[in-house]
Amino acid sequence: MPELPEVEIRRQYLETSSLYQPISHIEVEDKKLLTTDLATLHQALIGRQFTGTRRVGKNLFVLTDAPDVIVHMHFGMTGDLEYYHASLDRPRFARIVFEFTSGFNLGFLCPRKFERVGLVTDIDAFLQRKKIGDDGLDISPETLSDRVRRKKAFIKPVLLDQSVVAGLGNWIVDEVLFQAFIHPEQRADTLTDGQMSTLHEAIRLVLETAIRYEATYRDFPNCFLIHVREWDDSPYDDVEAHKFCPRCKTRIERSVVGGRTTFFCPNEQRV
DNA sequence: CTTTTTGTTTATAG
DNA sequence: TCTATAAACAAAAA
Repeated sequence: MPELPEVEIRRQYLETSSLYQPISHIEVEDKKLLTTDLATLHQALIGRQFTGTRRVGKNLFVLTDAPDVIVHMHFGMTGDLEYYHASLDRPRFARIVFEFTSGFNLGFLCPRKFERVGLVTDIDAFLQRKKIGDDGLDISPETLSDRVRRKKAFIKPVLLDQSVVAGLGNWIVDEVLFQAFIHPEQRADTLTDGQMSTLHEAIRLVLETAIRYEATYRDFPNCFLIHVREWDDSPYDDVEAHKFCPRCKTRIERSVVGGRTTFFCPNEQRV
């Protein structure tokens, strides 16, 4: 799940639950999840407190009371956070646990082990090294246009490229292109000025809507394409009704673009 | 049992 | 250097 809005929700969650409590221990079930070796992690963090957070795209940085000790978290496809008290309440898949002297714990849930946690000393240097571009909520229309138009590939894989704009994942790109009436296989360098400006607005619309509804898909407005994905498996839901374009009622097409499952309206999104 | 998956990185070929 | 594609990573759910 974790694309930009989900990571933003997790950032807010960590910020309201886990700041200003000294860390007494860190439990690590699988060292593959760490990008920093365990001994270094312990040495840097035991006795420290989390003091703040920063998010760029899908990356969450947790600041501590030492300026050059910053925890980087990436949630992969299914990562999550859960703050809990008794160790009996330890959630399933909490493979990394930050234990606080208060007796509370912050669990980093990794059902699929695609998630990563490690130390960073300088956020900007890290972003530069990993080629993370401007955050989807911060990018200017000019920067977006420059970066997109330099590519000849299909617009969908270009928007998934974190160096072009950071934070968009598979479903958000589909939603953005649907809201902007752009076909996922239109070449990035052929977008008109009008399309670029619509695209920029659509990115803001989708990200802000997702954050407002705390990334709970079934609560999104009916005019969103997301509902065709049927992640909401409520028995009361008429699944068939979600397979049509919410605007023109054409049957939504499912294909593969850039190796990823893609949904779009063949009537309103044309190459 | 098979298929699918919201992400990223790497290899490979053109 | 750029683009396109596939594979690998690992596990759970349907």
